[in-house]
Amino acid sequence: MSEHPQAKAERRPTRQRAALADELAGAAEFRSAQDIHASLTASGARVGLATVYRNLQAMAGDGEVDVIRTADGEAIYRACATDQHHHHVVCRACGLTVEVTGDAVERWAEAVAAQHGFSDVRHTLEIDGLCADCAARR
Amino acid sequence: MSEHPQAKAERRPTRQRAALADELAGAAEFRSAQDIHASLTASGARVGLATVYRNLQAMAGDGEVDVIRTADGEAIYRACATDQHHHHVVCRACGLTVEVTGDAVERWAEAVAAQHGFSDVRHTLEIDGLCADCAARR
DNA sequence: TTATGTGCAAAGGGTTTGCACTCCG
DNA sequence: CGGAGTGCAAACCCTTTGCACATAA
Repeated sequence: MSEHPQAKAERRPTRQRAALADELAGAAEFRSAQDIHASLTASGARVGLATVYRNLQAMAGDGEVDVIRTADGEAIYRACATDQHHHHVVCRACGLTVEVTGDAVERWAEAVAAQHGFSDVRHTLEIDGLCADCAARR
Repeated sequence: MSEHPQAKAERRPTRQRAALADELAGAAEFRSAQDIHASLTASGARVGLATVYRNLQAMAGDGEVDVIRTADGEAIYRACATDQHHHHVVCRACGLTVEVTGDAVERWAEAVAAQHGFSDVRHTLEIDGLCADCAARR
């Protein structure tokens, strides 16, 4: 094993990293690296796209941000509200995101996998729908 | 609504489509479009990569094949064993895939989403681990 | 000073598309 | 014949990398 799930890496604090952290802290939805970079640039923060990618990647590795993939393969990031394992319910229309935990599901996944002889089980689960607001304005 | 989940599209039967269907039928694991194309080529079937992509996409749209994304954003496909909603348990080492259904999870997802005001709920769930064989040969 | 972090721009890699050609119906 | 289906290669797009420069410790 060479992976450290919640390993706290000691990265050197820099202006661009702070700006990125800020940007993430201010957003409630998942956003693409490009989107974040654009926002940063618009705000006057001079940060390179590569830097955004590199930091996002590092933070994801340390579990500081969640990463999920859109249907078309684009990675979107979001600051974790909690540091424990959780899943998301995302609004397809506006991107509103709610984090949820589900012990029942975790156990189910584990059990089902074990039932088929699998070990060292992990899983990905994303739920999407229409949030109350978006559903109402239809 | 413009999506037809299991809509049966009437595509014109062609040599390449047949080859692709064959290739998919013979595989038990998820494979990338490129991989499938290589296999097809190796078998002597002259099929263009673009055609593989186009058909795979069409079939996925009609629910004839399952599509999931690898962690690095690559799409991998597999012929569905069943036409009803299901999930997968995939071996990280060899790709062995088992399809499973889980009413409990379906209901849980629906309930959790509803609890937060979401409607028209959908979800994605993939489970991965090490199959018995691969775990043994470590 | 020295290793780490950053910017820029070029390179990568998977997927999509334009266009002319082929083949089913 | 007419249009769906194909092949090829160029175009796309997100992401990664190489390398020289800036900066935290």
